[in-house]
Amino acid sequence: MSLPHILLGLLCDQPRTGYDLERAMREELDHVWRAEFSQIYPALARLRRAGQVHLKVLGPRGGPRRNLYRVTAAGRRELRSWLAAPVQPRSKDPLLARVAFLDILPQGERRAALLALDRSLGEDLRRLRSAPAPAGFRLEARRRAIDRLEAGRRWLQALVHESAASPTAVAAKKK
Amino acid sequence: MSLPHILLGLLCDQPRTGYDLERAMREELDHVWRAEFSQIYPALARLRRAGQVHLKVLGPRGGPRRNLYRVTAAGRRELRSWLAAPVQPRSKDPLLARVAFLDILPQGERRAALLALDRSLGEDLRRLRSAPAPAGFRLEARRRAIDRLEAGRRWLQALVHESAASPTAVAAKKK
DNA sequence: CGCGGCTATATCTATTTTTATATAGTTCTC
DNA sequence: GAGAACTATATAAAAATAGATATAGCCGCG
Repeated sequence: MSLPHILLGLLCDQPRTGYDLERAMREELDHVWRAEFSQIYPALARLRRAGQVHLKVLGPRGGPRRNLYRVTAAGRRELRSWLAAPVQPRSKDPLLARVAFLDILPQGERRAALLALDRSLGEDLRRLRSAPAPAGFRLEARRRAIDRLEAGRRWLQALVHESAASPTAVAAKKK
Repeated sequence: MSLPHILLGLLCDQPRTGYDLERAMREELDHVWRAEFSQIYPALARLRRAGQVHLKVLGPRGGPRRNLYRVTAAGRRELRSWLAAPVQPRSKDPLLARVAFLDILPQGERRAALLALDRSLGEDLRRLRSAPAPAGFRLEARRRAIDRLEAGRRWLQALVHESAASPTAVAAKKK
């Protein structure tokens, strides 16, 4: 329910094409919001019908024709009201989901599973860190995404140590 | 793509009905994975067709008839292979998305927006903390969800202080 | 005795998201 | 000059998710 607002937000920077928007999301908003072209183009068409963006068709310059979108005043209003709206807690987390069911593995396999999860977080972190840094609050959001991944790794590593210390430690401790 | 695995995981504890599964998710897996009945019942039917759960229809006892599901050996195998599979990084975060576009608000309104976000995280946290504590790795997952929310609040509060200290501090600092 | 709340299953619709595919010109590289 | 990569838009099909509604018996409360 947020993609249109993300697009409006990016268009507040400057007018862009659908293609530009995809790249901006990928480069500046990794871990904040990502979408495929197949979602972006229809979303832009809907925003246009809602009068929140304005379309200008540019003649083909270096390739096919381009559709350039810019935010309208109505679009800015919509974006502001979204910023003030409450966030619904996100209720799905693939990492926590994996860990939550590790009890069903025999103790010997848990360590390997935790390490595999840690590795994939590590790769993710490397990708995020190597991306070009945006500015303003977008930079703050990226920092927070990185911090969260690092905290996730620390957590996984603590679980590895606990399950190594005593096979049933995790199940036993009730702290 | 994980709901069937969550259901298999819960059914490894004990056989349950669709209704029980919804409650178990709500009570034990809040912030890990949640789903509506409209998703759970069809998912159970698919798992059954795939031979990963076995259905036993119980006669009506205290209400309508109940469909009790139990995991099969094939279901356990499927769950184990899912536990070993890599997690794809989640690319959508409503909180980070809100914050990422705070730049478009005038400085005077940013503080209020940040505080509103903080409040909704606070409510969320209270709900999570008051829930009954599960055991084993499920407890670890719940702890991590709580830690993450607390870290989110600390982050928001830091942003509040920064933007109070100097209106353009956030945009200016390049640390 | 009626009312609300709980247990329980199920469907319908709509929206969101993902994955795959098609087209086509341009620019860069070997 | 061939092929790869980039710019650019778009649709089809499938899957996942959300939200609402329907049914119906049971239980406890006042």
